Amino acid sequence: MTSTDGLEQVLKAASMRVTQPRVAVLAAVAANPHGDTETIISAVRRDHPAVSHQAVYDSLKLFASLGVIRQIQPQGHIARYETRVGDNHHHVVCRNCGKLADVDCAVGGAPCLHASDDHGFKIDEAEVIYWGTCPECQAELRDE
Amino acid sequence: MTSTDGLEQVLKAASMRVTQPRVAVLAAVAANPHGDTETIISAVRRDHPAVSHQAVYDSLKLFASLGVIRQIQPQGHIARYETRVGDNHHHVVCRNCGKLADVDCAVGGAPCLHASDDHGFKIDEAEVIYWGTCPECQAELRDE
DNA sequence: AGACTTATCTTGACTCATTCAAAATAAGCA
DNA sequence: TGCTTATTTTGAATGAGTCAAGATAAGTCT
Repeated sequence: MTSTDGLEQVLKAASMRVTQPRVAVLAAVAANPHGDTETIISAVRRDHPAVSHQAVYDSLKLFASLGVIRQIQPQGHIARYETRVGDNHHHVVCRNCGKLADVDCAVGGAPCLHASDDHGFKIDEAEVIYWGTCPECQAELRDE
Repeated sequence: MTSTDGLEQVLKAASMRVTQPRVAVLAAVAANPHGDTETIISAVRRDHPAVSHQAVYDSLKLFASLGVIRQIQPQGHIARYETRVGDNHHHVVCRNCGKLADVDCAVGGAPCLHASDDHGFKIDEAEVIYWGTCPECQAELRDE
C-alpha cells in the first residue's frame, strides 16, 4: 500500500474528497521534510502546474487538522510541514540560518508532558523547540 | 531601587540611551504580563500619547535582544511579552481562547536542555509550550 | 548653561505570509 | 450520464511587522 492509499483512507473516513491537489500536496510534504509553503507549492506545481496557492494552503490546513501532517512554526519563521507525526518528537532550530532538524526527546516516550503546575489547564501536547547553532553556522561564525 | 533604575543600568552598560519611550515600554510590559504589542502600545500611550508604534516595536526588540524581556509567540498567535526572564520557565496556551499562563518546568532547573541527538547543533535554549484547554474553556465547552 | 553629535523617534509607506469571497470546476453519488 | 456540492481558482484584502527619511532629544563636551 502506498502512502497515497493511506491518504484516501484517512480522507474518506472523514468524508473528505480525494482530489488531485490534495494528493499532490501530501506527496510534496512527504518529499520535502520541513519544507515551507513556498517549497510545497513549487513541488506540487512541477507535476500539476495549475494548482493554486490557495488549494495548497487549504490542503495543508486540512491535513494538519486531521493529524496527517504537522505544522512547525518557530518564532520569526514561516510555517513548515512534515509527515512524521504521532511520535512526539521535537525540533532544533538554528538561530543563524533557520535550519531545522528532528530530535527525539531525551526523557523517554512522552516527555515533559506534565507541568509542575498546570493552572487547571487540560494539557494535551508539549511542544519543544531547541534553539542553537547548526554545525555549518558554528564553523562559519568561527571563521569571521 | 525601582525597576526603572534597573533598566537604566542595563541600557547604559550597553551604551544605549535611556529615553522616555523605552522606560514607558518597559513599565508597560511589567504591568501587562503576557501582553501583546497592541496592549503594550495602548498602555504606553496612556501616559505618553505621542509615542509611535515603531518606537514600541524597536524598544521591545531591543529589550528582548538584551535579555531584559522575553518574547513569546505560540503558533497562530501574535507576539507577547513578559519581564520574567532568566528562570527558564515555560508556558501553557489554551487552544480555544489563546490564554497564556506560566509554568515552571517539572524536571528541575534547566530541563529538557539535552536532546537525545543534537545533530551537531550547539543548543543554548529549550523552549517548551504546553497546549491544552484552560479551566474557563473546559467549562464552556462542556456546556455546549 | 549652551552647542553639538548622533542615537532614537515620528511619520507614513510598504512587505508578504496568510486569509477571505465569489464564481468556476470536478469528486462521488443516484 | 447527470446532479449536488465540496473543492478549486482567481484575485482582492488583511494585518502584524518592517523599512526609510527627516525631525527630535539624550548624553557629551566646552
